[in-house]
Amino acid sequence: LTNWSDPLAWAGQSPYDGAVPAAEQPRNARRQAATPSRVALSQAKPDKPRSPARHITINDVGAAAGVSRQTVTRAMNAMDGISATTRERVLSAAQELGYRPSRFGRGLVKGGHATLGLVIEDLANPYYPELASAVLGSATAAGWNVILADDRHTPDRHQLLSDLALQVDGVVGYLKLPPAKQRSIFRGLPVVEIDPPDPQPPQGAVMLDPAPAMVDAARHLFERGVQRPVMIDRSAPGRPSRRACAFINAMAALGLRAVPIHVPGDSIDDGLAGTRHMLRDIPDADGVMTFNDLVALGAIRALRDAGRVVPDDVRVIGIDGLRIGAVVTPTLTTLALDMHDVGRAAVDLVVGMATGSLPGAGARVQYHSQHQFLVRESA
Amino acid sequence: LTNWSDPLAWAGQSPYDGAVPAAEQPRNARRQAATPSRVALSQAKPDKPRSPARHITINDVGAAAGVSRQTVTRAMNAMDGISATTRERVLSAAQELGYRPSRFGRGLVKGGHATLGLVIEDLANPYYPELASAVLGSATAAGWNVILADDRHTPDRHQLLSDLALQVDGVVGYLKLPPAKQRSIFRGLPVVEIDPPDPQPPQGAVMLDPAPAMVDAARHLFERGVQRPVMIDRSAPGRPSRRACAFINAMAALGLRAVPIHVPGDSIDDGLAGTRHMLRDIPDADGVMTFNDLVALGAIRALRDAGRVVPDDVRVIGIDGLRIGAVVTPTLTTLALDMHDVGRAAVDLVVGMATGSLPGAGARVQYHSQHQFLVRESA
DNA sequence: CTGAAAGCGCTTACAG
DNA sequence: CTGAAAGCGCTTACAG
Repeated sequence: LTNWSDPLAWAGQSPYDGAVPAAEQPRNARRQAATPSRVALSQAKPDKPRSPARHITINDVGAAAGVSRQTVTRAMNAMDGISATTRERVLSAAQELGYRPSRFGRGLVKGGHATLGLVIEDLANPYYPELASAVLGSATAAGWNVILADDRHTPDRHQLLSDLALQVDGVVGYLKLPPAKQRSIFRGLPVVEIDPPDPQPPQGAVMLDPAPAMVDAARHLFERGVQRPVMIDRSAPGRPSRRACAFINAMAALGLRAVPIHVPGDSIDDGLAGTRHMLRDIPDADGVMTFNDLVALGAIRALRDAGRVVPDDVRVIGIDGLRIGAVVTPTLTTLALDMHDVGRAAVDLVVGMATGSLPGAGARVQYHSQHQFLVRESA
Repeated sequence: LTNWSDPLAWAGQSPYDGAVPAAEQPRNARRQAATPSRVALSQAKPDKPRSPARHITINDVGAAAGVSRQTVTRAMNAMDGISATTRERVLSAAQELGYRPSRFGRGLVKGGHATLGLVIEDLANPYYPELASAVLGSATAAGWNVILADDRHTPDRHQLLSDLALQVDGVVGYLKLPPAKQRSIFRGLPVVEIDPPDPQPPQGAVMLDPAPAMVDAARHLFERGVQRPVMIDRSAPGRPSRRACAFINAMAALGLRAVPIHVPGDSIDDGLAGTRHMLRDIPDADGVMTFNDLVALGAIRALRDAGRVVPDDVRVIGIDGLRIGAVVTPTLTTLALDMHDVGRAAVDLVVGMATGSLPGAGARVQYHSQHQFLVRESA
């Protein structure tokens, strides 16, 4: 924290102390006919309190400008029925005092934008920005704001979600909560899970089903002569993921036994590590299905490091259809999700639940989105 | 919009009609002592109005449960001083009616989380998720929510930003507004621009300066024998970008003349197109600086398509330090931004302006962040 | 053109 | 354990 170019820049640490900086003075500053001298100095600030510590209200501005608060409203919102002179006077008083209307006061009477909470795991995983982009597009079109909650940045997931529940009119995303807990945290809120772990999600859900595309992928590998298929799977050792099951089943239908290799995560590094295992344990593997595109990227790199040529020696297939797959070398064959379909469905569902055109908070409405097998260079 | 698995699923189009679905009934439903039969049927909904069209308030719940609204508050917020029986009764009445507390009413008295508006260009461009991730991390740590505004999804940027201004306590990001317009839209709000086009931004700013790292990059190219350096620059033909100027100057200091090639955008495709131009016009080019990492990725592909080997025949350098650069082949040499530094600085600045520990909305506080030259395989 | 009144939905003291 | 009163900051009619 060096190089601030403004001589007035603060000295030392960050200006907040971890406490929530109240958007507005919480209370106990009961209306007191504009005596702006009562300033909370909890933050010991010696010189020039240019920005007010006490929250400035419409009444303060009115008092300073010598008008009623109704007139302040007129000036601030560029309504008519106010003389140009008065407007000027009010506006400059507002500027002077650093007045900013409370979104709560305003929202209470005007009814603000509906707001969607989007819960994701980690914006640094390219899957989530693509999803977020799609959700954002649909939400914006519907006139909803989106608050993003990235749970990688919180020590306390439960707290994050409880807080979020208070700020929004609906929730979408990767919740990963036991059904009972989900209900209690989001009591009454419309909730739509995306790709829920539970086949019977407690509320709304967008279900992702790779099985049909998996059949196409299996046939593709089979027709190109793959004999030793492997699945690099993010899962617990004894419990293959749904994706792995779909692959194993699809290969079995063609008379081939696919071997699962378990990795703990779904990053490039997991793909790297899992593939190294594979090269050691199943050196003649010639077709690799992976848990997702990132794992596939790691697999491709590990194979190259080992001197194997993709796809000639080993064919590699990812899942998700991330854009990055079209950029790498070789380009990635994948089971592609239609992110826009997913995002639109999720938003349609919450909006429907919130507006009452769909069953509502308690119901189990679902949308099913399927992957599409997309052949590129890696397989 | 097919495959909804719930038999109750709505028929036909999306449930909203483009109008803003009011988070709460706007008004004119003046308190009327709980006559819940008055339902707005604007959305012709024949059966089972499970979700209410009229907004249910704390008074409705109180009336239904036969208690005062204070008691409803106690039950909903798990406060004590209420008998278990009453709590149960209230909770189930709330459930029955589909009651959800108004965040405006609550916020007005409790003072909700401060909220940051983050304005970016396009979440589908990997630069922005990385930035957003950093901003989100710092904002979350400071107890601020983040509303994401992706201006790619709006027909009307001006409208988007005006709306945003009403919802948040501070704004950060890529505004790209003339100073006067910026001031008028965000009247009084703390604003921090990131990498502002104007060297004299009207309010707070995080300035990004590639020049020092550019000197390192230039020397690197020079020492490896580059004779014909080229800059693929996103800019208007006559007006090279700041980045291009920095590169051209740095090469000039070493006695070499770098030739700029202008492309209209900063995507992979722009890199592709610009590099094809280069191969035609300057076939002996042997060092390419690009406007950003995406352009560099396009350049590498175009060079490979033309049979040139990177870095042996042509060295390629990007700007930004995106994660994707570590994944592609060859890995990308780049001028890397410290995204966390940028995100933290931006958040510190707005938070400081909002809490008064920094000068405030009108001031021109700035933080300077520098790129770091990062050598990988492509150069 | 301007202001007094009423109300948005909620919570916080304060009485009982 | 429960309720009547007051207030959060704003806007919308309604008078003048």
